[in-house]
Amino acid sequence: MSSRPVLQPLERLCSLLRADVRQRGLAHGLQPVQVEALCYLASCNRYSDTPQAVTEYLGSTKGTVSQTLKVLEREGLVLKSPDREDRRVVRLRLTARGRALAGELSTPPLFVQALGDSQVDAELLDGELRALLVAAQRATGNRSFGVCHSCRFFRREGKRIFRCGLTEEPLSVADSERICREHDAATQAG
Amino acid sequence: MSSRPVLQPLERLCSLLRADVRQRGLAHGLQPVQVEALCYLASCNRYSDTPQAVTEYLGSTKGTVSQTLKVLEREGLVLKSPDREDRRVVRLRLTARGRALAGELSTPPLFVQALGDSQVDAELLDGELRALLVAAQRATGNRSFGVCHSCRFFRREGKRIFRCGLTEEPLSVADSERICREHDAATQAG
DNA sequence: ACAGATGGTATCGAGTCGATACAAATGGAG
DNA sequence: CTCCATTTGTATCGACTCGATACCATCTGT
Repeated sequence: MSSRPVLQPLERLCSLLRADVRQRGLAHGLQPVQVEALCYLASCNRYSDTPQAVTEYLGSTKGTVSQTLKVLEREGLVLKSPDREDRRVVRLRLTARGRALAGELSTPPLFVQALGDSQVDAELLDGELRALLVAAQRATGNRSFGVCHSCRFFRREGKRIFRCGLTEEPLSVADSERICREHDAATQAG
Repeated sequence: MSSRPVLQPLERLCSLLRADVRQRGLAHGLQPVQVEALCYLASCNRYSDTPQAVTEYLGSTKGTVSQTLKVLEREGLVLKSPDREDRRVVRLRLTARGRALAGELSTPPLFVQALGDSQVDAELLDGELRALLVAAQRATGNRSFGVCHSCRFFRREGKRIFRCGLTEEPLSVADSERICREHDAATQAG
């Protein structure tokens, strides 16, 4: 039996992924954290586009994230606008350039290729990793930041008509495919 | 189909792992990079205990790594000694404290628990991740840093007698279970 | 109306990291 | 043997991250 099963290859993959993101982000003058924040903003839903949500997602502090976002704003990648209902809150959205860059940076070409080259079943591996992720998030007490339609608050009211059971607001199909900070995995057996 | 299969959960697990290592390392006054270097040195073989090897392992630069190692030395966790054959080379080895700390930090308790809680088959997942890792290393042109006995240079000469086909030196059983910078995965079908 | 909680920003100091320059040792080519 | 390119490691600098602290504005509950 190899030492530290799962953990060791996971950490090595982490290192490689980070090195790759670092390199590709640097080509656009972005630090790794900034890339992560940008990619998050490109895939989060309307409940999750605030500095506070980014802070929880990155597992960082609000002060640090504030600086990160300031850079992204200065670079013309994100726009800040005050929330209408709560004027303490800032809403973040990507500019056209920001969206384009996020799309480019969110899929590391070399890893996509590696995934194809290796003989592993991507769908199977994806499922296992997500199961492990849910367990890890539960163990560490972190929010899950899952996709809306996999949340226990998600309600199906019609063929293409959904609703969030937490905010009671209607959701479009597009909404349901995005990351939500309020996401809570369905109660699982075990 | 969820967006970015495999990659998305992998990145989330990365973030959580890093946040966890950060927190536990900080309790001992160590930065994440320092923890990674320490854990590497705790599990590498005698061909791989130099600053250069650490540099390649971390995917960093020798200047940066030199600083990292200086800190670890100052903290009394690693010892430096000149190589006898090549006096440019520095050999790194852990002190008793360093070894103890590496052991403590290399197994994140919360993730081990999460791995148990989740219903995934650890051995199966481990195999898939290692396959993906090999493919990723090949794609990015990085060294594999695999365990000695899985290397194509590894030769079995007796029941418990091994030899490295690259250096032609004999290897103990303990040697064969450690990480080697010269590691090269066996030629694989496909 | 007021107190506490919440969301965000500003600033500071310790530390990372890439780049550059540099020193020491090795290994060939002549 | 001498010269020179290469390799290994260190020192230093500037841009940047990150945690901590302090601070302000706004919301919420009593």
